[in-house]
Amino acid sequence: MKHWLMKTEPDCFSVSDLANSPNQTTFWDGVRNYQARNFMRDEMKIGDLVLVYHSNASPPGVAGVAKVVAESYPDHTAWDKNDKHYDAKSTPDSPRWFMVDIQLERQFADVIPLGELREIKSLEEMELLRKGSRLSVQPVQKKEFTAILKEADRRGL
DNA sequence: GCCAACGTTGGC
DNA sequence: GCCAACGTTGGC
Repeated sequence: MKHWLMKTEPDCFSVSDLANSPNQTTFWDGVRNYQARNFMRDEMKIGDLVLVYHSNASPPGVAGVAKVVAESYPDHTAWDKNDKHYDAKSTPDSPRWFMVDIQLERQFADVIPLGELREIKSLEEMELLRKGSRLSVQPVQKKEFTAILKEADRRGL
């Protein structure tokens, strides 16, 4: 089983929105970056665990945990001219963008702020914390995932 | 709102 | 294939 982190802007879609979704499940549409797409399309498997990260928030941080419940399939929002992430180069015959379904596992009572993550020694090499890191779907080491859950428990979240 | 870092586009 | 210009991300 692999571990991942996926970013979302809570003004657009937050962990609370996931909690209020039918079956607490959603399709992760709108990813328009090839590296992030490849992780979803090629490597994310049912049962993988996902840290849900709130970006462009105050504070930014990890807001909960979800699990993959459907492996990748074409992101149909790319075909919708009215969608913010419309891409004329993606078609039903030749889809360019893919998504997975995730289901909420655990919503933290508060986000674990980015600044606190930076204080945790075992997260020193985490992709999220690298300068200039923008990848919206990224692999997480098991030890990093464990350390973050441990921090959530320590905080009683 | 600012701006550094990054990814993509497109002319050559 | 190079690289300048541009658009986006995301912390602050």
